[in-house]
Amino acid sequence: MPETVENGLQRLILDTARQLLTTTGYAQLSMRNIAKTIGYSATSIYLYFENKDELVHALIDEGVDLLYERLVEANDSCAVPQDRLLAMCRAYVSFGLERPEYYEIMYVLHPEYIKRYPAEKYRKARKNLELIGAAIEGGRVHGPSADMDSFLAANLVWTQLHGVVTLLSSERVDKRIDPDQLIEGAYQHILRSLGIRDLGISDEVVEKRS
Amino acid sequence: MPETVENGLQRLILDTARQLLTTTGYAQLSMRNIAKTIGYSATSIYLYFENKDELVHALIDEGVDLLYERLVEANDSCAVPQDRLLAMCRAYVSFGLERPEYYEIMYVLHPEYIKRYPAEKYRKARKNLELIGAAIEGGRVHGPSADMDSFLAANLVWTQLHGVVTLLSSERVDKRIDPDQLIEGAYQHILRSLGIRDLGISDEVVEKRS
DNA sequence: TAGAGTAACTTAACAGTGTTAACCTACCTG
DNA sequence: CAGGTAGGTTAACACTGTTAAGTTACTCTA
Repeated sequence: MPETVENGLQRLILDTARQLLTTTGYAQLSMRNIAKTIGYSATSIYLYFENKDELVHALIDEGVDLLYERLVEANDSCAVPQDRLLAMCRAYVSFGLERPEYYEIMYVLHPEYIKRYPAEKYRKARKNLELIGAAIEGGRVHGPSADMDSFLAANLVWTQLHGVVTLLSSERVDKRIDPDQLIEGAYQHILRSLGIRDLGISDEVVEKRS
Repeated sequence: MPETVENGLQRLILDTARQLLTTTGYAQLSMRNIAKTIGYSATSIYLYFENKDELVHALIDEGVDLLYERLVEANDSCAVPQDRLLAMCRAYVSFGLERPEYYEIMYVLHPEYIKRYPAEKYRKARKNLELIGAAIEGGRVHGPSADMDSFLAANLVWTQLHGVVTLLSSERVDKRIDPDQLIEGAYQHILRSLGIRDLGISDEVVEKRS
């Protein structure tokens, strides 16, 4: 039984896994399901991936790249440095809500269910945060957190966005709350706290009073 | 086979489930494990709980109550209204990090793995957010978001805290980031954005510039 | 050309999961 | 004493990830 493309059952497995993940979700992503859809036995997957974790890690890798692309695109679409952070926040939330299956395996799945993402791959994931950190650094004008190091600030932004994405896509947010309002509120929250100029609304100045 | 306490294998099951959850985590919380530790057959659990989801919902209920207690305690421990929000934020994060198993079943578990928390029980969970909303309402002094309705603001605070808790306890935050710094940063983030006076640090005034 | 080796894949099986159907047994009641 | 029922049980189904062993079929070598 040859494969669809030149030399690559591994590729076929990964493609099928991705397709299964994005269409039916992680809960339905089983070794036997993958095998069934490509007409192989479940154990044949183990010839190309050590275990399910490694297979999922490959998908996480893809997700990290996908997110990275979106963040770079958002970054490049802004001429003014001050707009970059907001654009990247939008890109992050869009990714999280539009690709919930990717987001789940990347940032939601409990370490008990899936082994830690390997350290060397972890670096690439960190690049995403550093991109945000750079946008903060570049857009910083004034504000009370001007002294805070930008990597910490990036993580702070990340936690806020992550909270919005996860609570919204798990449908835990009250139905009376308008998702868009919550999302936009989070952006304002972030920009204001970091002392980056607000959009549309008039600029604000934060002064210290003895 | 009588039970340990008056009339209540149901109680015994729930007690065992809680003990198993808090000691070994949700991943090890199986019907057969529960049954084994109390010396009953796994199917006997179904005489008292319709399915595993219902059993877990009962545990979620407990978790919601536990969190509520902590929030009320935090609220009551503050004489000054302006301190309440911070105290409640601390209480929320403490709960999330100290009782990760409870937090997981309450706010992390994907809806695909566990059926939606029933609507009537959901109300109690909302009380927790309303408590935060009240603290915002009460502590509000000035600030750009003074017009924002407090329930939305509470949800915004929630997303921030939730992000901090989940990313920290899933160990996804870079090791170079000090957890306490991240947490405290989130608090400042929140207070500043809501225009509630900052702790320790001198008060801030937000003015509009034409 | 025969034989050995190996690459690629399969079947069978293990230990675990939630859940259902059928059964069994002891007690209480008419 | 007969019957119903409360409170359990065992067996089984359809899954899960994973391992060990077996089966091809092709290739390389003596």
